[in-house]
Amino acid sequence: MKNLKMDNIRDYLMTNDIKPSYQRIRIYEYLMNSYDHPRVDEIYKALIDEIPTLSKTTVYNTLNLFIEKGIIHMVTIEGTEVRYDVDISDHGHFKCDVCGKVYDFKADIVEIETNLGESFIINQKDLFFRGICPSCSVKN
Amino acid sequence: MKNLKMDNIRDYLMTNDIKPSYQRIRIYEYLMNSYDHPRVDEIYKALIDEIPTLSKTTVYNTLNLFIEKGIIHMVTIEGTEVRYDVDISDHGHFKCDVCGKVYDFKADIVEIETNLGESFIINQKDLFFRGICPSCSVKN
DNA sequence: AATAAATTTGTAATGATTACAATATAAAAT
DNA sequence: ATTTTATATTGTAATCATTACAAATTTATT
Repeated sequence: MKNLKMDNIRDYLMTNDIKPSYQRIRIYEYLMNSYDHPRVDEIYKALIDEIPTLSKTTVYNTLNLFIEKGIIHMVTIEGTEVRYDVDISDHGHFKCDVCGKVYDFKADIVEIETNLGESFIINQKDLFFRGICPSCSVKN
Repeated sequence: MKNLKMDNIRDYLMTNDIKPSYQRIRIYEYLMNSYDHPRVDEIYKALIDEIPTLSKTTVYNTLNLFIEKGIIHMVTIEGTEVRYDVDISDHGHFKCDVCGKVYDFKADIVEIETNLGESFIINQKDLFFRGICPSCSVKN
């Protein structure tokens, strides 16, 4: 997807009005390199070895800040499962009910026609599919 | 939307392999007559006066059973907020970020083109929009 | 170097959901 | 009709994710 190095992440955060602390850079970097829309716990566990002082509160604070500034999206397919996505371009998510993996897919969400009047101001559009992925359907 | 009476709900539940206990009938009836995609807590509070012995666990059990049997859908727009919807036809949800209300809207979700191969088995499609609703945008 | 501002951290509090065992109800068998 | 069996409901406790908050640390400013 993207391939920013440390300095570029720093610049990217600053451009978006976020002071680039070490923790923030590392959390963004991790999101950037993970393709499975990680949960808070996964992010925390992945970084705690390298940043031994890291607090889970910091992960929450940072993710909420990123969302507020619009550089990541929250992905909620099932109610109890909150995931995060650095890819804020127009795309959908598919979750496999068997293995739990979340796949990205392309879709022209912008083009979807609805009966919402023009007086509705739409800020975000999300498309979620659920089912069984190819590798799981082969196994059965 | 639908307009089933007591006896019809009973039949409807039985058709879907659900034994129609009093609690299950009343919970389904409440969902049927509410247009705002209620949360568990709202369902519980709405029924506790009429069913004083009602337990919140029963509400959870019942909703999970309904989902399992496919007669309701879980609606998750934001991670921490789980709502339920008896309307299992093809439609989208719009949530107002100001007043929090959830609106239904029509959309041809089935027609959306994606790059998911045919080997993906899709069981459910959901479309979520967020923004500001007409009555809230007028106020500002 | 001193002060102020912002960030991180750890602990405690909250709230939603589930696990589980006991009770109550309904269905089946005698 | 009574006993037995299965199913559903209930209440309490446990779990888990998230937030609140204040103290400690780091960074920026004077």
